Amino acid sequence: MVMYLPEERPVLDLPYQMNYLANNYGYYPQDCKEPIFRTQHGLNSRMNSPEAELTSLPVHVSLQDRELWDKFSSIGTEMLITKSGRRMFPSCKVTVTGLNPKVKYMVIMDMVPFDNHKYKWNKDRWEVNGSADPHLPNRFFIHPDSPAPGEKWMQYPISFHKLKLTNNTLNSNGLVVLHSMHKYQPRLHIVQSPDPCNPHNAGGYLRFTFPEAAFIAVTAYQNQEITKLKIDNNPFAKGFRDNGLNRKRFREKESQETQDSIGQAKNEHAVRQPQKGEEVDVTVSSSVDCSRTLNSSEVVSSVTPNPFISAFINPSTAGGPSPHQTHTILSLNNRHLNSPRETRPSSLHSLCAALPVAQSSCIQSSTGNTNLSRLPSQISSPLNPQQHHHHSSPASQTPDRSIIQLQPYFQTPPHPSRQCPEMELPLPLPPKVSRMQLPESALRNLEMTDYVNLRPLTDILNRIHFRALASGPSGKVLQNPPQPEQYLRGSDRELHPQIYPAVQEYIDQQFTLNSMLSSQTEHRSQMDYVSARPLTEYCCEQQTGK
DNA sequence: TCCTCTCCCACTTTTGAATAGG
DNA sequence: ACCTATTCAAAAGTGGGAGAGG
Repeated sequence: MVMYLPEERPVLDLPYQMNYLANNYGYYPQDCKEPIFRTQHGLNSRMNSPEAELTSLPVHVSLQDRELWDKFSSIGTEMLITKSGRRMFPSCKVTVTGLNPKVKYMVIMDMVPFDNHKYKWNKDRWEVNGSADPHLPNRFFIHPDSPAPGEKWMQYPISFHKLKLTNNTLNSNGLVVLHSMHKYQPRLHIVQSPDPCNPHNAGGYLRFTFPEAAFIAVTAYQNQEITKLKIDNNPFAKGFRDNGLNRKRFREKESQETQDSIGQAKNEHAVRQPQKGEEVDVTVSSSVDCSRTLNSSEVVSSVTPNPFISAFINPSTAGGPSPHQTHTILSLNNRHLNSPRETRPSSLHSLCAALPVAQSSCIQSSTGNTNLSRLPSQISSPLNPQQHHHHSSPASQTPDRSIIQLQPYFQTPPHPSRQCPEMELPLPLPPKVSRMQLPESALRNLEMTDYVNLRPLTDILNRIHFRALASGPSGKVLQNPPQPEQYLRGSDRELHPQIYPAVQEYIDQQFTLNSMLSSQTEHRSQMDYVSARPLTEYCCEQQTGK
């Protein structure tokens, strides 16, 4: 289990966590956590600001299934990408602690380049094969339960098993687009809603990279050991176990080869002795050579400021060394690698200011009131990820969107080992997210970030709402739910003015929410939401004085 | 020729509708 | 009429392999 701590946190402040981790296979790549703060002026500052509640919390993130990840990473993790999208295996599953139980957060994941190289598989290992292709604009996978109170995120491990990877840049189905033969690492974003009752508390957001979950995107598996590991651990691939002996095609082929070999043996009048390598191929175990697994002492820690964070905070300095440059823990082959090409500030910076305001209480809670008591019970990490209960449905207990701001605390239910949320709770009905709460500068940044294959932010926001609509009021999937692309496609909106029912419906439901915002923000957001104009257009009008 | 990618196949798991029984 | 358990078919997810294309 790996836990990530804020890099600002002095080491002396860690005894509790260190004691906890001492028994739990942890280390502290402290610079993996990158707190981002917002100020009232929309600028970012990276300091221990009292306004930044999220970043002042002792937020810990732990990657689950660490043993499995270690097995894969020791060989060189590969993730299949297909045109229609392929799930990750192992999937990213994290436990989060230290959030404010009352405050709503969004949890988002994306993939960032691990380095600026392209790779090729040469016989039995990966080799650098030139420079990487230009990084595709980030596609964020917003966890379906977003936004949800902190206590819900902390209640169960947060699973991103539904995240799909693709190499199809034209897809608009919420897939994460990657380049084949490029190396990526998952990055988690925890975005806090601003507090409507305390305009000085602009919230903030944290992001965590998982270098031990780095992988090379491939369209076909290159390393047979990876294939073997996947087959042995992924239930969906059970049909390929026992060397695929139970597969029809294999049986046919095996039968043919057997006959051929019999004939050949008869011809040669000799029995061929199996060679070393061939024997391994037949009897290869799922266990891997863990001697290459790096231990905590190999985690490179640097005291130099992370330029990437600075670039994030100050877009003008975008570009520069990679965030993981200071905490590279992957194979030695990668040690020399550097600098993912992230030439633009992450649009999550924008999104952090874009959250719907959905605090459960206007009373500022104590940041020390974090739910850490559950930690020991979540330490175990079964090898088979399918045995995990996926984090699900925290928002399902949210009584009603329209009273999100008023919902009280509720008690933490029994531990997931005794209660499977996915089986016992209905699917969540995430509150709809509108662009109305978003500062236009943030939105502009976010939309501009997707400069290659522009995907308006409204697509993302309405996708969340679409999920709710598709689920129907009772959580059941509707027969012909509207496609998310139907909403708020800026260029299509005049051609299809009828495609905004979700938006229109949401206006009324969000009235209470909006009333809690400043009048200026309220006016702008409702105007923008009603007209469903691309924010860039709106901003242009603002600048021209319309 | 080699490398990468796409498509289809057979297989397993998951999901949800239909049905039966209390 | 309602609830629960069971059954079953469809959908989704998996790697392998053949073949296309650069």
